[in-house]
Amino acid sequence: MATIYDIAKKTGFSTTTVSKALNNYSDVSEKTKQKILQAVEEMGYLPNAHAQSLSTKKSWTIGVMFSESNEVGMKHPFFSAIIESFRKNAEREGYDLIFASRNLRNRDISYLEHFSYRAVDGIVVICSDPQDPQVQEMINSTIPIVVIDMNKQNCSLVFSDNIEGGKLAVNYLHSLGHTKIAHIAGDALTDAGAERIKGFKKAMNELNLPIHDGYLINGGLFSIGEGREAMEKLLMLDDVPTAVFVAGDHMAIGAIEAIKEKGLSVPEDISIIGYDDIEMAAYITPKLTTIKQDTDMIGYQAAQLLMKQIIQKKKLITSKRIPVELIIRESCAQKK
Amino acid sequence: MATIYDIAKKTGFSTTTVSKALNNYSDVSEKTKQKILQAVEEMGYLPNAHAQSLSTKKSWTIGVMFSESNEVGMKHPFFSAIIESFRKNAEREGYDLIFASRNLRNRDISYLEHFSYRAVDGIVVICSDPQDPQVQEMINSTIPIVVIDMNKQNCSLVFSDNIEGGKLAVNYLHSLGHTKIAHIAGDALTDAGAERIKGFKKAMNELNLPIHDGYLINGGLFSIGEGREAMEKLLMLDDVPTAVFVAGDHMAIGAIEAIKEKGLSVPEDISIIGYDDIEMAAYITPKLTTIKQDTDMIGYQAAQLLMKQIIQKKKLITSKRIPVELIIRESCAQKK
DNA sequence: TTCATTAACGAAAGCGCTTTCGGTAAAGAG
DNA sequence: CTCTTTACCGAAAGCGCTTTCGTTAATGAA
Repeated sequence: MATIYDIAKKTGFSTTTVSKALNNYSDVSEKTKQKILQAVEEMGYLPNAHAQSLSTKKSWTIGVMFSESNEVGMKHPFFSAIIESFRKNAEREGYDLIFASRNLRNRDISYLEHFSYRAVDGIVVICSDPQDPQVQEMINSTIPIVVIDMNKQNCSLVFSDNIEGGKLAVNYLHSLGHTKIAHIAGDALTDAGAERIKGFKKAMNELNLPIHDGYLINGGLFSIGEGREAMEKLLMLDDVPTAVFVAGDHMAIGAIEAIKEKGLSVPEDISIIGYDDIEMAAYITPKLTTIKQDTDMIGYQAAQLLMKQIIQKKKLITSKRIPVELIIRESCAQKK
Repeated sequence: MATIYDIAKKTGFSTTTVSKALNNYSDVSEKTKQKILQAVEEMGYLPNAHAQSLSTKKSWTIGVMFSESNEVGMKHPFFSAIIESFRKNAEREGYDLIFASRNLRNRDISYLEHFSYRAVDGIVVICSDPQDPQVQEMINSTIPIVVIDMNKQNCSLVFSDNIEGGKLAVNYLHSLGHTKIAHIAGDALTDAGAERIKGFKKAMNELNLPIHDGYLINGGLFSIGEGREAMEKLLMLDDVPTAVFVAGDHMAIGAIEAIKEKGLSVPEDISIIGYDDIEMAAYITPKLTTIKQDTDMIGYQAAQLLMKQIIQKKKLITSKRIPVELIIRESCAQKK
């Protein structure tokens, strides 16, 4: 690979001047700049990112940390949609994403250490566990960071309006005539889970609807299996709900399965409304009515927030609450 | 951040010795090594990846290039599953993944240029278009590379056994009594599409089954919409097939939708078998019978192949054909 | 004509690490 | 007791780039 020295030799200028020409310094004449640029072209010169970073202390990289809690990594459709949006926006500004492994040549180190080692300019984390010590360590570090899907950390945050989402779901169900509404919740240890519960309770309260015993049930970490189990418990109740708000689409799919296995049908016997609007939601039977999270916007805002911190060279404590939207499909029906 | 100089100063040794101690050189006594390691611990020293790479010419990073053809990027469930598996395996050896943006500080450059700039140790590409000039450029470069989902390039390749997959599908359909079997194909410009067509034809031939006019139809680039359109054409035929092998799960979902809209049902009227086994396949109605691609194995083999090249410091021309598997669910039925 | 600006360029140090090559002291061989 | 090994350590150069600060020449002002 050609270096800046080669360009210098070829053009007769110093490396200083070459560097300046490439970085648009004002103290290099237009004429020499053109000569240098031409040499660059001819020799196919490209700067070396490592050398550049070493000397400027800026790497033009952003570290991304995925929650590994359920071992899905970037297979998770909701998370990967956000990251994809984030990537597009960061890319526009010239940043590359780096997915760090935890193991630095077989010495197990923390994510923060790894990101420090790589000298990333910023970090984006998508992790549902607000207590995760790894996440806390990063939040407390000096590296700019934005965390997605949590809502009370001492750092920049981007999250959906989960309370509103919960209310939206309940109100919609109520508008269809339902009063016996249950909630298969996401684990309350996750912020998203807790907020949706809050929205559920609030809406029920405002509508003067009682929450029957057993109608608020923990569905764990949003998996299909857990959704199914929760629904099975609901079905064993003496007084089965006529509608259930499920805190995640995967769980909703599990719930629907449980209902079908019981010989009942959705939405005729029980209405189901999910949360997220993953791709699959539009294609299962019945097509899932759900609360759509705006992954494009979440990724966009996260990128903006992170880059703002990088530019200002200081951590900002900002929160962005992203609106959600009710998507009506076929899994909810008028109460009979 | 503490540097190697700080450690040197603190321990009284030279930076040379510190570096050697950290890299397990044999010419440093156990005693001084311990002292140095202790200082490292106390000061929380971490090496600087950029300085390291600059000096060793090895960055411990792997560049990943995603096909952008249909603008889904890492949202694509099949691709992201492969990358997730790849990541896990590369991580074990200490490599980080970097998703490069095409724009180097707003100067549009090629992927190859970008990866050269980042000095990645290797490249993995998942791209369905074998003609893509960007991909060709990378294949012809000196950087180790492995491409997934193509099968005749001058480089290391990992791909599913698509011919066998096609045969598997047809044979299964035939075993259910079907003879009027159609194929909604992936674009023949993609290797995967072409091979599945080959498998389809071969199997039909071996079974002495004729391929009726219009029974081999191009479904384009594997999207739901294209699958639907293709199926609609099939349904307009005078002699509608009783079973169709669809070259991708997304297309299969579209096909099923088209059939339902026509007032027919799957599998009672028409049997559908897909390809990929994406997560959704198990949850749509009817649950999709499909040919499963082993994404874990593909990712694993790709990682192995790439790291082998990196270690041997030379490009290898190897092909790994990964077996596929028939997953029987509910979208195919005995011919009536 | 002289002095102060301004424009254009380069020397050199620095970023943090690795690696070659020598050097010294201790140990072993004869 | 001398000579060769061996063990251990360090000086210094190099990786490719940026940036400060100085220098020189050309320009404008007076």
